Amino acid sequence: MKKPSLKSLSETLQLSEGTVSRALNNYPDISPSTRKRVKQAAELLGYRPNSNARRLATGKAECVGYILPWRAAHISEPLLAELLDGLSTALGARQWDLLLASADSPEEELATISKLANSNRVSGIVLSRTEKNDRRVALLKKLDFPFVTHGRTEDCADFAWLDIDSEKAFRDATLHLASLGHRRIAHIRGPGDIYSFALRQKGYQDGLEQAGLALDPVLVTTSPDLSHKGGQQAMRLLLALAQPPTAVLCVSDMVAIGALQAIHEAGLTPGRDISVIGYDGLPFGELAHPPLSTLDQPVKEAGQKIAEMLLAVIDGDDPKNQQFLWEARLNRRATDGPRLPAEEKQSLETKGEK
Amino acid sequence: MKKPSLKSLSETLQLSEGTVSRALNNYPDISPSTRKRVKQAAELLGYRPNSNARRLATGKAECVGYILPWRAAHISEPLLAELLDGLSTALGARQWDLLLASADSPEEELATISKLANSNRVSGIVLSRTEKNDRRVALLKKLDFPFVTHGRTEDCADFAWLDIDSEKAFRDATLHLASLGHRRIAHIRGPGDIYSFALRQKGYQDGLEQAGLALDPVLVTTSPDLSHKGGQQAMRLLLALAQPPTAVLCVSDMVAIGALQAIHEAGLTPGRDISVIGYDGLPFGELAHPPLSTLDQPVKEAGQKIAEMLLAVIDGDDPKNQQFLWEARLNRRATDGPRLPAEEKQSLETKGEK
DNA sequence: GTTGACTCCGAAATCGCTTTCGGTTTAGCG
DNA sequence: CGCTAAACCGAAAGCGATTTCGGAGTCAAC
Repeated sequence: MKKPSLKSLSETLQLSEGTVSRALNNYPDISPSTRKRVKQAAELLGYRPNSNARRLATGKAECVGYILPWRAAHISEPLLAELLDGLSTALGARQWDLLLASADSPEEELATISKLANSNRVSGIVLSRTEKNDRRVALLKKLDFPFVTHGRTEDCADFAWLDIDSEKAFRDATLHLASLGHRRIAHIRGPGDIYSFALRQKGYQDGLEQAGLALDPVLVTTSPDLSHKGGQQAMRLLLALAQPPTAVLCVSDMVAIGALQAIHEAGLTPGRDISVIGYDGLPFGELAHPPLSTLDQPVKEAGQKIAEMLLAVIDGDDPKNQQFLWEARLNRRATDGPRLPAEEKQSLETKGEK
Repeated sequence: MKKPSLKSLSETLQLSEGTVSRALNNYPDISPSTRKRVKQAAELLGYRPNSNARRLATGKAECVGYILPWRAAHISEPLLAELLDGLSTALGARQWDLLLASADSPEEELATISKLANSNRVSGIVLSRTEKNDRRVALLKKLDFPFVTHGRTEDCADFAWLDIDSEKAFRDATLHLASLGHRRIAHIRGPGDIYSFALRQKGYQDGLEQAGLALDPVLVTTSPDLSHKGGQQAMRLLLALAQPPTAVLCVSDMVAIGALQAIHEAGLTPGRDISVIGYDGLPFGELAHPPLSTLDQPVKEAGQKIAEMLLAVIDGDDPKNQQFLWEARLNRRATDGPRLPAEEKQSLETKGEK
């Protein structure tokens, strides 16, 4: 028993291929009785249409591509899995496929995109980690190919995107820390041109301003990467300052966890001597010592939403209708606390030194 | 300027479609000069063959599918990303695609597999988290469809797989702990039918035997899932024993990190009062307190290897030739240490209580 | 000047499915 | 009972590539 084809199926049914095809695809001009008969036979024989033939005939790929962030599999691991999960389930509900593509360099990434877009393998593309001025976005716009980005770019008025309002999140977090009495609030920002990192910094700066605090440039440092090592390194720098901060806002949870390490090294206690807030809402931040306060975001839901948005765009909806800014939620665990009054700190320090 | 097709390309070149196709695919019966001419024109016009037409004509999908472990995106996140990265890069080197498929239940997973296999969308499938007696494997064998599993099954003589020898890893780890003087070594095993979990337990038991230690059944407990919560819960049980263990081998790093939590709760210090060893080699185990000793495994490399194996099988190689057992490496960080002599422990305890 | 062996390319079939178009049947209705 | 419209299905033309087969040329050798 070989793989049944439309032809063999139609022969056993004594119907033409066209009729069988239309029956299976619920065309209205097929009588309910034959439709039922056809479907039963198909089920029985385990008939599956050859996707390639179908795609060729319809011109639709019923598949979207996700470009793996370049070299970022390592740094954004947990989020990646959740996002893929979301994308995949939302797509699966419509019987669509998810294609993964990776590239070894930004140039190759562009090549991959144009290859995907021109080869009819996918009918849409999802991008992550958008930069302020993203060449991939420019390319896709030029190609006039359906796409949705997870994250905005500076000029994002005319394409579809879903983003978390990290600017607001960081502004609010800054205000939160200020309301806890902190006056020297630092920021460890992320590396490179990722637009979201710039927005987080802006949120931080605006927050300071709203709180009536002056921005001290030495309190803003950049982690060389998104690993905990990077955060540790950056935090050490901040701690070595003449007037170290009493609170620090980190670009990501990983970086924040590295910062916690550095704080421990210095013999200080996070959440008491220095408040730390991360970003991402990684579950295992809960396992840090003490459990890391962070800004939660619903990544799996974002994945689902993005898939739905992309499907809408592919179906012809105006991308301008598909722009969503979601909010992050402050998840206070244990690393954010009131500023320690100076005298108490003094006494603690002496105690620590004895 | 529309998407160039073979037809338009052949027209501008004043050649037949067949000739152009053969030129692009390096057939020997095309003169070098015209081949060059054709390739240049194709490059110039940015011609990309329509994958669906090509796949239909050749009968090859040039694409492999990865079945997302059911509901496991949450529990094996970091590993997933690395594995996908490995798969994707190895596949990309051959210009193949990677398709992601997910399912909401084991039944649906089987349906997904047979759909994928029969629809010509992929020419091979990769499976993870194999069970002792895996229905998915049985299905794929019945369908006679190329596949490779990441992990073995009980009866795995006649298909392709790559696995880490977790049995040996746990045996060695047990012996290692025994050589550090531990005599009450516990094991927190993983839930369900995952074959590897059983092998880990077997390795543990064999290790005990080789070390001349008796197996105490109360020292083997099962974590309800692979989260840190599960590990914490399991560890609490072990600590509540009349004679608690002085060392514990955990099925995974996540579980181990939960165990560390429980140990801290009990006022004990991991690595001194109780040794803990995890499994997976997650980078962030380094961030635990103290840094978690674990059994490293090269997941990205495994992904690449699996892709290559699958390609070989698809190319007709005998799956029996594609069976590889890799080793895990003990990564001693800080949670494994010599057993504390009883008297010293006593004194520590009293000190802790004062 | 044939013959024969090579080169190199064109013609046409094929892959398996979708979809338009038109032709029978059947049913509805007066 | 006949006529028109609707209901239902068959035939055939694609979709855009690949691949087999055979036929023109070209050139050397006899």
